Amino acid sequence: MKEVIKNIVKESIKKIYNIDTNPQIQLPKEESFGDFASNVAFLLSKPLKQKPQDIANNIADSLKNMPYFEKVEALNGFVNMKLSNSFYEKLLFDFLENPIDYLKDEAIFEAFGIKKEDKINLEYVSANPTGPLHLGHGRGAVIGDVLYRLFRFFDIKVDREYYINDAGNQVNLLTKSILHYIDKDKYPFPKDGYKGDYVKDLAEEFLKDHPSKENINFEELKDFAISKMMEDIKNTLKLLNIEFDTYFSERTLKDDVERVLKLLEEKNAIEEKEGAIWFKSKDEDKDRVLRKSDGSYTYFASDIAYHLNKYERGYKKAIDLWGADHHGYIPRLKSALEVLGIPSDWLSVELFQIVRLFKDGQEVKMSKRTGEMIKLQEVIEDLGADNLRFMFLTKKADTPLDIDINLVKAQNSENPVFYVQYAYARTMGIKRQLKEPFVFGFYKDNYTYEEEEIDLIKRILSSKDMLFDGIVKKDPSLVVKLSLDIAKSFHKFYNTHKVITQDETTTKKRISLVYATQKIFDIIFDILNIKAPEVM
RNA sequence: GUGUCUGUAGCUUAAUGGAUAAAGCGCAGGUCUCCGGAACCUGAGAUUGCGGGUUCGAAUCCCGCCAGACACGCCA
Repeated sequence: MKEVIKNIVKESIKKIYNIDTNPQIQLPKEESFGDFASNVAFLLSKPLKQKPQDIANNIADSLKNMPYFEKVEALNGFVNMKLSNSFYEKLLFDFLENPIDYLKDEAIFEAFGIKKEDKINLEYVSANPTGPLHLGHGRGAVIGDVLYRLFRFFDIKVDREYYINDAGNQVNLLTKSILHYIDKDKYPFPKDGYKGDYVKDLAEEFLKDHPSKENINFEELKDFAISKMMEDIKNTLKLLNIEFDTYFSERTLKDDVERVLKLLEEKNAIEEKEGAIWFKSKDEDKDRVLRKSDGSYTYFASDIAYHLNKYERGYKKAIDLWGADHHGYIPRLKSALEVLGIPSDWLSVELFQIVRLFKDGQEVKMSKRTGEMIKLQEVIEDLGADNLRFMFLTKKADTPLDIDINLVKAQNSENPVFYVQYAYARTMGIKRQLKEPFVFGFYKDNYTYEEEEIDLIKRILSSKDMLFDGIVKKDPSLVVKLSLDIAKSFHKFYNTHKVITQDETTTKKRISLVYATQKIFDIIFDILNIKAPEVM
């Protein structure tokens, strides 16, 4: 949409001044300024040595007579454009002829800095297999999943990956904790060990197949625990309709880790001291340990190896989704990757902030059932997958999120999920009401539109820019915002105008609008991966 | 202490360096002889933490201060 306007303005400037520009098109703050505005006159002011207002006047004059615009005016140096209803109508029917084609945009590849054949790696969740998923993991999982669906919608090739930390200290610690519950006398509970009922459950389950408490094979127990935990994690993710293309095991990196150390050594980026091997960072004031004095590798070392591995698998870009508490770790990793010759914009790390749960104004921290940390699975069971998915995306990832249980269960417009789904249910209601000769679809014609109708059309058409932005900014919350915007416009339209009237032309016009609303919702719900309810 | 980030209506949040800072909740007042009122409309409410600077223009960029979160481990 913006792109269309941009090219029109660009052409016009070329005609007047014979120069190439890249005019910015923005949505004006105030409605009376029109539908689109450009500040291009300010930018041309210096090179042309003319007042912004004069330039804006010239541009406005040349745009005025075009059929796209109802009104073009130069105000305070801005060029304000109001599109004609007929132009909006044309775009609306373009959309209706083929919604998906209308929304897709080849320009996304360039905007995102890739070519069409390039593949992206999207890594998220990657929770340690040392316990069940909790609420925070859910947020990362849903953000990742919707991001994936957005990419896919625009035909960007992307693989979803889950990195399993099955090699380090933590899984050993889990195994030792289980051992303790197998034989309390023989194995003391380890320092910083894992508590919680699931550890005891793992011990009991292991004993089913291994009745003897003697001669327990540590590695066997560890494998057992990891596979059980991953099974549990996958089941929970499944409840949110989330799956992965690849589960990547840290253990398979052993050779890569050693290779990384050699490569870093060649670049003179490591140093041995106090029996350990350190990475000499240029970007940080502190050196970081890669290999501990006991000979084992740190998480940092395998993480470098893991990302090198991804890079060598041919991905043009890698996106990682991390909890915001890891933000200090980013410069370290990027710095090491740069030493290995991987450009710093290859990897982008998106952070998401913590999630808290509230009920009756009080934060809920512990599960009533078990007295432990609330498991993601419990929250899904309580609130429903669709509600939770939607709620996770009501704010930008980088903003802390509070979820109010009472709100999510409320059946009114304060509940954003309800508000949007109710709008959809209303479109279905209209569909059910239609009688001969009307059918639910669209009727192409030249109509005159009233304020609420044209507003709804604008909202629907704005989806193109909004989804585009969602990818460029890697911000899936824009999809939820879009759904709320459209729902609002639709409710207002619905409240002001009857769809089924005595007048045939008016009825056909409004059926077309309701139909368009439903079509865009179908697409949005599909990207969000939530159900579109026919009745509520 | 050092680093990163954040500070916007009473609350929760928006705002590619652009015009009179925008929504939702809350508050006050309204709207169907209604295709789903489970909805809609109107209004009041802001010195964008404080002080400087950069420029045609700053919530946004730079500097200083104040407040908060997070990170600073041979954990992951």
